[in-house]
Amino acid sequence: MRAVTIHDVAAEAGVSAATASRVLSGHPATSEESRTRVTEAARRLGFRPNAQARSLRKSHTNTIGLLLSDVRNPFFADIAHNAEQHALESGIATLLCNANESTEQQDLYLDLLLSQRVAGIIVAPQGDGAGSLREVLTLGVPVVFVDRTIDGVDVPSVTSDNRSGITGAVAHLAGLGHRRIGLVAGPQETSTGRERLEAFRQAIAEHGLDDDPDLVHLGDFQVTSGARAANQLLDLPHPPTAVLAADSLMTFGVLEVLRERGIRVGSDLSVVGYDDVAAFRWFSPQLTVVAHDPARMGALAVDLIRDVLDGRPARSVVLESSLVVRESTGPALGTGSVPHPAGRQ
Amino acid sequence: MRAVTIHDVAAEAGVSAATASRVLSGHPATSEESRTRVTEAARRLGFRPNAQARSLRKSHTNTIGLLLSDVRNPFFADIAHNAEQHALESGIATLLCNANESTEQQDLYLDLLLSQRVAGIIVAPQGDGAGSLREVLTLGVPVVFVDRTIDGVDVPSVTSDNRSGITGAVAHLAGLGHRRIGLVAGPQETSTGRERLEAFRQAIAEHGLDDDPDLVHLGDFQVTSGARAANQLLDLPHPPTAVLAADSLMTFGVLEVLRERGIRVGSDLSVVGYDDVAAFRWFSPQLTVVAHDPARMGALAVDLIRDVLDGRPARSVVLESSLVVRESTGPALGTGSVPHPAGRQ
DNA sequence: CTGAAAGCGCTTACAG
DNA sequence: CTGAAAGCGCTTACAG
Repeated sequence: MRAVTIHDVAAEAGVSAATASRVLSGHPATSEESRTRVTEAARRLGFRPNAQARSLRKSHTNTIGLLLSDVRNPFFADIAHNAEQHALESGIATLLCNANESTEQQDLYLDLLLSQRVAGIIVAPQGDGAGSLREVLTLGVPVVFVDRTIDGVDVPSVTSDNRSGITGAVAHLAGLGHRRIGLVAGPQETSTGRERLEAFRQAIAEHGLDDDPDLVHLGDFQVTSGARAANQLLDLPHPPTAVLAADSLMTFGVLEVLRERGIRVGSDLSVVGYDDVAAFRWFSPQLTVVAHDPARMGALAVDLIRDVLDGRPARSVVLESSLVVRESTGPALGTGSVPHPAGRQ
Repeated sequence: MRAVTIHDVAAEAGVSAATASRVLSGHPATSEESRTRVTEAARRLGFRPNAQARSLRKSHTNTIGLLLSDVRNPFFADIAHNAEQHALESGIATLLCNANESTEQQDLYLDLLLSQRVAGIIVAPQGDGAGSLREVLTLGVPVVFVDRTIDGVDVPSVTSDNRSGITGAVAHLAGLGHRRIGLVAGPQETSTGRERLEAFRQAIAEHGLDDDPDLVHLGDFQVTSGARAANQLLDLPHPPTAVLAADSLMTFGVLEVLRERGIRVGSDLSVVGYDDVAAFRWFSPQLTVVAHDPARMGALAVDLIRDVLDGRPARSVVLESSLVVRESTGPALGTGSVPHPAGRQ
């Protein structure tokens, strides 16, 4: 059962372990003869280098950690898939960890990745940069943020513009005559949650729409919080005519409640989702959403961490987000189809 | 930048590395005095044991590999999430890898996991058991199959019954008067693909329904193959009145095509999906599906690999699958609502 | 081009 | 209870 080591290969090939190592790792100082003998021996024996021993000696690994908030969130699943495939093309293995939208679990996995001595960590961070994240940074382990950032923590990041999509969505709804727009906001421990809420408030002010605190509900980027928020919004004495949710899972929660209550999306209530998850296009009516590009994000995050690892300058990138108008938004109820009506609903 | 080692901790605490190691790993043979001094020193220095060195010495790691077919498939995302959380509770870290429904990529990651010297591997396998998988097995690395199996390869597995759900679905459709049922089958390189197709054929025969080879299309468990199959089925001179797909992604592909063609699900064409993915419940009409339990599968697979690792007997388990009737299945077009009509459509 | 030797950071018999 | 020493499987200056 004992695994075959480089000594076994060396013995089989009739050379020293040093020579075997050189051949196997492509070091130029090897003879034709050694090369063929060692390669052959390794093949015959089914030699599989011990990555642990190798990285212990070389004091760096070829593995990166990818710490995401929720693997079941299709948005992050897309990031995971593309980051992994992209890393693989550069011969980098990816250790995928799931923080489950919990700062504690994020710390736990950060510790784990540190113990595994990964070469670098791509993380969709949470919290204020205290805890294990601070440690990681002071240890000098390369870190790249993806999707989210932390104020005051200066690491390269690939994010998307959280403003333009929301701004576009509010303008679109205002143009349809909506004056009371409900927001299911994300958790304020995340930069995306904060920025989207901020953009929303600003847009509401700009368009002179109802700035009612009851119209904003803080969720946690998970389905149930979206459902809860939808129920509260709909139970308001003066409910909104349109609802915007700050991520795909909360959008699903909203849609679930609307179905339960028999409220028709698009006609009874306008809905704008977030993240252009495939399922939203298969919905009827097809959802109007704020779209950005998780696939590209994942690949760029890997590029960024490679830049850092290879000592190249790493420049943060902000991807665009934009409104994709489909069928789930329509004229505000009671206002006809005339945009900007004088009266209120 | 150099990481702090156990020698640093030992020096700081004024003991030997051996004692420091014993304290840190909870060995009983330590004095009260050493314990407090070492623990304190480790805390002060922010000591983080090098997992590589540890596992090199102990020749086993506390990490398992989880090799799934497609992380973007919500079914597998559920397995991944639950397996990981469950493993974590036992202090086991999970290396999640994505085979991307490709046997080559499966081999690549198997090699990688072997190099990482994971304690064991949970895999949703593909292919015939040749290639790296055979090597893994002959090396004696503990393996557990999840969701799928390979004929003739005897490892513990947690799967679900691929028969009962399909059988129930065909019976249900036959009861609604359908005689021509289309199947978007899974790839025949997978046990699930084979078993579901087999169950379908048998059920068709039992109910005496149209056994037309044109009604069966082989897909690859991905969205586009579902769409392609749907188009071909609908373009048949004598198209089916109901369609059954063998996984969630292909079901999505089918639904996409129906929407494009303006075919109403449930009334124009009955659809039975596979995997009770949340999105199917948010659909309108809500989808009738064959449901099984990925969350439980993930957790059980971890239990199984722990059994193997701890030397306990590991017993394979087969979970149930069952038909959940919702709104996407209705009477066959042209047959009225009378079940088992004499005439054909 | 090649080999002997040291060392990466741990753990664990072996003595005491 | 404690320490010195060996060793896990590699890689890499250092000589030759």
